Amino acid sequence: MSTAGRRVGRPRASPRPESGLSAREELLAAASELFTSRGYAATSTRAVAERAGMRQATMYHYFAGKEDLLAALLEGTVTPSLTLARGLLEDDGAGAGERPAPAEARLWYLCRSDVELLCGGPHNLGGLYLLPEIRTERFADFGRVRGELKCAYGKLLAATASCGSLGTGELRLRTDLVFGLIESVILVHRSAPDRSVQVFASATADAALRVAGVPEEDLAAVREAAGTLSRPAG
Amino acid sequence: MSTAGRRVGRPRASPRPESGLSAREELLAAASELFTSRGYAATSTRAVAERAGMRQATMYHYFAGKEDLLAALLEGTVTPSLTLARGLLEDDGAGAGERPAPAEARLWYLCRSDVELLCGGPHNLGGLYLLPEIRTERFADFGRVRGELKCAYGKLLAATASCGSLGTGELRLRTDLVFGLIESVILVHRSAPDRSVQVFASATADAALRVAGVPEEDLAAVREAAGTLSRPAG
DNA sequence: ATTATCTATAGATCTATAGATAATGC
DNA sequence: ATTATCTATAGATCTATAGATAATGC
Repeated sequence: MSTAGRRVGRPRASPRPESGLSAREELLAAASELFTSRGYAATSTRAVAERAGMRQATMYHYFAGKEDLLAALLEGTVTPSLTLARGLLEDDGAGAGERPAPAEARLWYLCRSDVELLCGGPHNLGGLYLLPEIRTERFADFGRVRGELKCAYGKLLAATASCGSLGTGELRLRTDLVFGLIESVILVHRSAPDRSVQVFASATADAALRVAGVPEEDLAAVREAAGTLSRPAG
Repeated sequence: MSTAGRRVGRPRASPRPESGLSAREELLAAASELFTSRGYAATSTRAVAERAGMRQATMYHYFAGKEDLLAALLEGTVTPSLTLARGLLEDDGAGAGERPAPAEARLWYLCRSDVELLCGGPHNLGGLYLLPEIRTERFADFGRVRGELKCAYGKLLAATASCGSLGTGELRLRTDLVFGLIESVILVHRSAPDRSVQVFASATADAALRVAGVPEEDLAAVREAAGTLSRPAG
């Protein structure tokens, strides 16, 4: 079992943590914690490396620098959402021959999943979205993926009954508001971290549909329809 | 007119900017721009001072350090909102002997004002709310003021018809969602900075009422009632 | 031979302070 | 005398690289 004694390379100065993670994963976990709790710029490469149980210089064996760590973390948070959103747009969650699920239900499902993803991790990774650093060229990829996700929200919204007749500018505004609400969970979750993520994610999805203009009395049906959705193929 | 030649103190090495602001205000403006565009930790005291047209050390004549600059900026953004919110809670915007304005209209008014305040400035100051640094003891004052503002949102919400019957936990959740939506304008505004702040602020206030559960068909009346509200006495 | 790590350090910051200086005010 | 500024700098970082070292693998 103990593979601990069979490691290649010079042994570490301090004992390797028992998390079972690889060195690379350990670095990502450390960065995630420190970037979210102390801030990106305020976190030194030394702090990250040492929390991961290695010396500062060793980090460079795995990542070219601090920016690389950040890029890896950001892409990890947004890619799964986008995969889901694409799935919900193509295949509409119905089995072959079944009636496609209504856009409202698919939107609710996407919202809830997104919130769970943003709040479910051990740290509040979503907060990193706000870093001024990510407007840099280095993070253009992340920006594109996030833009595509927002676009998916827009398409689902356009397919709802309440937004179907909106003009382009109006629809754009609604999309921004809904997307903003979803990303605001970053803030909200921070202010009440003890609340159940399940409950919170469902409530936020409800709120998103209210912003979309879905009447209060239809919400229960939407939730139920969303419940029957299976995770669509990416 | 030109008071420029009558200044006390050693002259500056580089010419004083023509903004007409005092040195202190100039520093705040510079910090506001740099903190929001490059990030707080990534901005050096030298960068702030030089943008304000003075040498790095001179900044210390006006502020004890970078944290003092940040604290001054934060308090400037949240204090006016709180003053307004208090006014809306006590006096209800009605003149003597008039019918008090309904809670829905006061909430709408507060939301719109808040959004205008957060997005109206030259820079996106609200983005600073997310800095990990502000969880520090140094910024406890700001946190308290912001908490009080959220509490005011909660009281207005509790007084609406749609939230009046909610339990404590439910109401808390709604408050968090509405407050989150309002603060999310920070993000939304960043993604579409060209949109008219007026339009955007009204649309966000609408969205907040939708989250509160106000039926679509009542929104127009609420907007109109809010329009008759005068800025209440602080 | 390959790998993962180490130690050491150059070079580039950045903050905060000490103390000088050049105006105005009286 | 007071004020607002300056110059200079000590001391504390922090990043990234160079090069040594101690394991395993073959």
